[in-house]
Parts: sequence; C-alpha cells; structure tokens
Amino acid sequence: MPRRPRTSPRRTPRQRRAEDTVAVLLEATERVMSERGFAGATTNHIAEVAGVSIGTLYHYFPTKEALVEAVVHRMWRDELEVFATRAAVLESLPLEQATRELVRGLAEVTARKMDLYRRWYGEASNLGQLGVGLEMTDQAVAMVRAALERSRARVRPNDLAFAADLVVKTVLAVIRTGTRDYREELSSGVLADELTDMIARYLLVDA
Amino acid sequence: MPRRPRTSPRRTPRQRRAEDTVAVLLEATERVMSERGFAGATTNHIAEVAGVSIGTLYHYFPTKEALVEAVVHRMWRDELEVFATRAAVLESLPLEQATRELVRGLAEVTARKMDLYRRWYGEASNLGQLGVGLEMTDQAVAMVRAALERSRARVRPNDLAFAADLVVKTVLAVIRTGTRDYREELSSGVLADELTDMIARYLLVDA
Amino acid sequence: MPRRPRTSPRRTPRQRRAEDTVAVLLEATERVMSERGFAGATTNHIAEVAGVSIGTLYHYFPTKEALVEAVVHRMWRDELEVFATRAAVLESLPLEQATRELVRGLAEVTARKMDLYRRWYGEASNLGQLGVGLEMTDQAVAMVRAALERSRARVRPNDLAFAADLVVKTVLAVIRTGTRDYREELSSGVLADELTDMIARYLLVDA
Amino acid sequence: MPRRPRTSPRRTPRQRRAEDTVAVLLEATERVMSERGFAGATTNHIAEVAGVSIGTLYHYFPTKEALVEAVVHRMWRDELEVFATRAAVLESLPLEQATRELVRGLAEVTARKMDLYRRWYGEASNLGQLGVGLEMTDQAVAMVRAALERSRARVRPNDLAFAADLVVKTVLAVIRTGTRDYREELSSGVLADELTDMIARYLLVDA
DNA sequence: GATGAATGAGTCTTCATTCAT
DNA sequence: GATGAATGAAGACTCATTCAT
Repeated sequence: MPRRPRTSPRRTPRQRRAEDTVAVLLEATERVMSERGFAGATTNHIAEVAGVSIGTLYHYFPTKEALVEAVVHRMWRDELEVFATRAAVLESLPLEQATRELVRGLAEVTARKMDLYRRWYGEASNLGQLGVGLEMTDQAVAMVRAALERSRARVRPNDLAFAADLVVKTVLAVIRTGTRDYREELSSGVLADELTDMIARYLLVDA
Repeated sequence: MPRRPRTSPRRTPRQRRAEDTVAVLLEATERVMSERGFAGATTNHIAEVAGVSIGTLYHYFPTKEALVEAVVHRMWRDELEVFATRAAVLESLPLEQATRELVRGLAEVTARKMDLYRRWYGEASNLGQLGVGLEMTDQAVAMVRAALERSRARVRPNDLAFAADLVVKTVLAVIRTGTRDYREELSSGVLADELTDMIARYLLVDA
Repeated sequence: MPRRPRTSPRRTPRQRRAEDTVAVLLEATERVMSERGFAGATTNHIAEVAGVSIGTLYHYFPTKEALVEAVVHRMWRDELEVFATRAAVLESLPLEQATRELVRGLAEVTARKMDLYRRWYGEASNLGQLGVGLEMTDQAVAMVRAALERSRARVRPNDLAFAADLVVKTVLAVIRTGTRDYREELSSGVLADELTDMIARYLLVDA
Repeated sequence: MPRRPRTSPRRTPRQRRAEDTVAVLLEATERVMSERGFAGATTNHIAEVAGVSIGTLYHYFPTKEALVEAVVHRMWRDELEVFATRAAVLESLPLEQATRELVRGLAEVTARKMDLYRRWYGEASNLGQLGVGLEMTDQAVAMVRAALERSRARVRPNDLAFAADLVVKTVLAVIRTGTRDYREELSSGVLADELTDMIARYLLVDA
C-alpha cells in the first residue's frame, strides 16, 4: 500500500526569487490540473508550464502529493476566508441574509476557478484530507453554529451542532456539484439564491 | 491527452460460465476499488482477486475504463431503480412522504456499498460520464418533475424543471458526501430524514 | 534508443520459459556489473543486454536490489560449493593438502568471474542479504573448524573457533584482493599456493 | 561511461579561513560517509553538515570525486605514516617484533575511524585509485622488502618482492575486513596479534 | 570569497495491454 | 475460451554541478 508521501515543504523560501517560484509553481499546477485533471497532471508538465526545471519543482515540493496538497489547501483557505471576512455579517444580519451572503461568497470563490474546482471535486476531493481540511470545516461550522445559537428562537432544528454541520456541507457539496452541472447558474448567482432559499427554509421556522 | 478508450463490451456473454465470469469480475472490481481506490486498482490485481487470468479479463472488457464504467453504471442503475420501484408511491403519496421514501431508498442503496460509493465520489465521480449517466438522471428528474406538476398547488418554486433537477442532485450530492462525513447517520436513516426535511421545506409552501 | 531489431513483423513467437528468463537476466546482470560496475549498472541497460523488456525484468525481480542480491548470492553460493564439494577431502587429507584444495578451489571460482568479483569486492561487498552471507560463511567456518578439531594435535592456535573463522576470512579477503592486485597470480594458481603456505604455517605447529 | 572527473584542487587555500573551510569540509565528508555510506553521501548534505554553502564546497573541490579522493588519500596517508614513523623500528628490531609494531599501528589507525574504513572498504575501496594510492603501497612495500633483505637469512620465501607485497596487502585486507567482522578484536589488539603470528610464520623459517 | 536557487540528464519503477500457446 | 509471460511508454524523483547575485 502506498506509504503516505512527505508533504511538508522541503525548504522555506528565503529570497524574493524563491517566493516567486513557489507562486509560479502553484499557478502552473492549478492551470495544468484544470486542463488535464488531477491524475493527468505530471510534475514534468507542471514544471514546464511554470517555466522552471523539474529539479526546481522538487526543491520546493518534495513530492507530487505535496504540490497537489498545497493547491487543495489554497482552495480550502479561500473558502474559509469567505466565512472569515463575513464574520461581522453573520453576527449582525438576520440569518436569512447572512446565509445569502455566505452562499454567494462561496459561489463566487468557486466560480472564479470553476474548472479547477470541477476537476478537484470530480477526481480528487479526497486529497489533502489533513488538518487543514478539518480545521477549515470546523471553523466554518463553528461560526455558523454560533449564529444559530444567537437566533435560536427562530431556528427550527433541535440539534444545532448537526444542523450547522449539515448546512455547511450541503452548501459546499451543491456548489461543487454546480461546477459541473450548473456552470451558468453558478456564475450568475442563480444557484446561490436557490440554495439560500433551501438552507433558510431548512433552518428557520418562519422562513 | 489519452484518447477515449473503447468501452463497449468486447463480446456478449452467451454461456452460463461467461456470465459468471463477468459477474465475478465486477464483484472483484468493486472490492478492489473499495479497498484500494479507483486509481490504486490495477487490472492485474482485479483479475487476481477475481481468480481469472488477466487475459480473461480483457476477453470481457476491452479496457480498464470499460470495467470501471460497468461498475459505475451499475451504481447509477441501482440509484435509478430506487426511483423506478417507487413510481407508484410518487404518484399516490403526498409529496412529503414520497420524498421521504425516495431519499430513504437512495440512502439505503448507497449505505449498502458505502466504501465503494465513498471512493467513487471522492476519486472518480467524473468517470462513466456517458449516456447512461445522463439518461439515469434525466429519468429520475422527469419523475420528480411530474410529481411536482401533480402537486403544483402546494409547490413553492416557479421553475419546476430546475427545482426537480436541483432537488435530485442535492439529495445525491449530500448522500454521497455522507459516505465520508455521515457514515453513521447514513446507515441509521438520520441523514435521510434530515435531508427529507430540507427538501420538503424547499419544495412546499406549507411544509 | 536502439530497440532490438525485430526479425518478424510481430513479436518473435519464441516463448521463453520463466526459468530461462531469470537465467538470462542474471547473466546479463553479471556482465553489465562486470563492465560498468555495480553503481553504473542500470536496470534498463541490463534488460537491454538480456534482450527482454524492462517490464519483464521487474516481473521477476521486484527491485534493482533484488537483482543485485541474486547475483551476490550466487557468488556466495559458488564459494560455499567449493567447501561442500570438498567435504570428503577435508576429512581424509592432511590439513595442509586439504587447505591447498580449498584455496585452489576458491581461487578458481573467483578467477572464473574475475571482473565481477573485482567490481563486487571494490564497490559493493557490503551488498547482499547479510543473513545469507553469514550463513554461508558460518557453514564454511564450521567445516574448517571440524577439520581443525580432527587434527587438533598438530594445530597450533588454542582458540579453534577463532582460528577457523580468521583463516576462512583471510583466504577470501586475499583472493578477492587478488582480483585487482594479483590477476595473473590468481589465474595461474601462484597466489593460491602462496596463500596455502601462509595458512598452513599459521595453523600447524610443524608446517 | 562517466568521464573521469577533474580531481585536482580548484584552488590552493592561502588564507587561514580557507584552510579551515577545507578541514571542515573533509571532516563533514568523513562524518557523512561514515553515516550514510559513500554512495549515500550527497554533496549538498556534506555542505550542510559542514555549515557552508554548496557553492563554497565547489570552490575548494571541483567535483564530488575530488572530495572523496581527498578523504581516501587521507586514509592512505595515515596508513603510510604508520610505516614512516616506524622506519627505525623496522631496521633495528627483529622481523617478528617489527611486524608486530606495524600491524598494531595499522590496526590502531583503522580502529580510530572504524566506520569510515568499513564503509570505504565495503562500498568504495576502488575509489581514489590514483598516484597517491600506488605510491603509498609502493613505499610501504619497499620498506618491508628492505627489511626482508636485511633478514634474508631467516626469511623463508625466495621471491622477496612478492612476499613483501603479499604481506602488506594481506595485513591491510584482513584489518579492513576486521572493520566489519572483528570490530571488537580490532579495537582490543587481538586481531593485530593474531595477524602478526600469521605473517611472521609465513615470513620466517624459525618463527 | 560566499551564497543558494536553479538546472536537467538520467534512474528506477508501474501498469494497461497484447498475443502465442 | 483461457492463460500469463512479455511489452514499453510514461512518470516520479535524485543529485552533481553552475552561475548570477
């Protein structure tokens, strides 16, 4: 069985040039993954597209897995940032509108790199399943749950923990599915609005 | 880029023994996929587990892709069968209860081969993306849409076509997500019931 | 790359036996090791010299290490066989002559594959499963020790176990050194005779 | 085939700091070779252990081969020094005792860097086979031969040149073998004494 | 003098697929 | 129908070495 490959970065970029190289590599990886899929992306091709030698790629990422993981973690981080930057909204706005803001934000982030997300979701959503992923989900769920607690009077489900968890995962799952099945509606915001309805009506007694 | 491999069966099994061989091969494929994942499953290993030679495997399936597709199609077919066998229910029962029946049925089918579905969903849900898949979804969506039409008075969304489509895909996406994130709730029926609530409240004005 | 020219349009219908293939591979490995050294021998080159594909090589030897080990073990086995086939001699002949027989035998075996032994000794005498090597040495040492016991009256050293061990290892070390420094004397038997003198005088009180 | 890499030092260190750097590099090389073996030692790792940049390493040693050779030559030089510092002994003492002194000295030098010698002998004793190596052996052999000439009356072998050569190489080979097989006896002096017996009895008519 | 990011030829190894028996 | 030895293109990864800063 495949031993878990090393994924911690091989070296910390200290110079300006090095940071650029890492960025260029991640950029190239995303592009190649989008075009050829996760399995079809070879390290040699990624290096070529990045305009660096294969040796340089392995300077910064000890295995292909590490490279993929960096890309996946970036996707997760972008998603989490949607929650983080809307923390105030979650606290001040009514649940319905807060939901809309979040769902729209997630849809936008996903739509911005539609092909990458579609490939990832359809071919490799199991990858990068480490601390970062759990942490991201946990943080997002915690924020949602806190919001549910604050609006408890209007919230229909009894088990707030499960409701928060289910709601977050449902939204993510449907948006990700949308990268294949609702490309138009994902970009236009139609999917986000419909999803908002679904989630709000699930959560609120008086939606 | 890899050319699309031939996937039509090389020969139609006419004899008893041949049918057995095909069944054994599919069985082995599912088992190996469940254990090693879709990428980790090699044709040689599948043949070994099936107890036939690699040559025999290629007698019945011209490429690995054909083998995988057969497995995926079988999953789809099982899902579609949930709709087909509950056609009467969809017509006679109130939308709420019909939804519950369908969601429970899909959850059961998925839970029965939990690991296979989890692997497939996380690693290869893009595979087998051919006529069969669309046809399956289309048929299911059509049934749901017909039900919505019949209950139009109680149905909240205006665009019944989109609503039917979204509802089917949401249910499938969440259940599939559940093979990783809600294994317990998927088996126990808790997830199905919660999903039923979500869908019913989305669909009905008076849920 | 210079592929081996095909004589017939399709592949040559000469289905080699697995055993033949293994033999051919070992042969090729020895040749390549002799010519390019242990580090310089690549699996691709070995396969090419053997006239089989690289895939076939890996069919029989899971790693390069396994291949190298097989070659090393064969060398050890050949050396051990010198002792095994002269067991009777060791028992019946006076120690001096028995020593000569053994040393000559070892020299002959080594001289027969002089370059291979020279490469192995200078570049990779650490390779090969330690256990197998120890076992081989142990067996040879045990035979020598038994002979010393039988002639104990004439034997000078007190510690027969150590004497047997040292004598065996000295002979092997000097003969192996000879593959580089005494190529002529190794082939002609001069080195063996001189070594015999050294060992005999070390062992016997009245040599 | 790998062209023979340049091995002459790229620059002669003239400054204090430079000499330190060379010493530090050799030290690091020995350490890394001892721990990882000759093949496993990479120039990058050696530079890291030495605490200098890889560029600096290549300032002083034009190739990895040059670095390795420097280490090997230092081993040879240490061995030769055993003969050089005992020149007087060789001339004044009886052959038996002179032999003991030399063998003990060689054993001590070897035992002091046991792991390095073991690695070198088992993995790369072919390396550094240049002028220095031959010169070292030649000088040692010449000294021994001179001693044999002086004691010709007591010396058993007719061919003094060959006897001197064989004796030196046998001692070195057995001591080096001892770094793997007689680590204890090598350190304690037991191996040296036993070897002395063997050599003395080979050389002298009346040992 | 020193640095270390970058290079890329060259290795080992995998696995879908073929075909003579 | 069945077999399984053989194939070989392709991919991940290493490491001695260079050179711009």
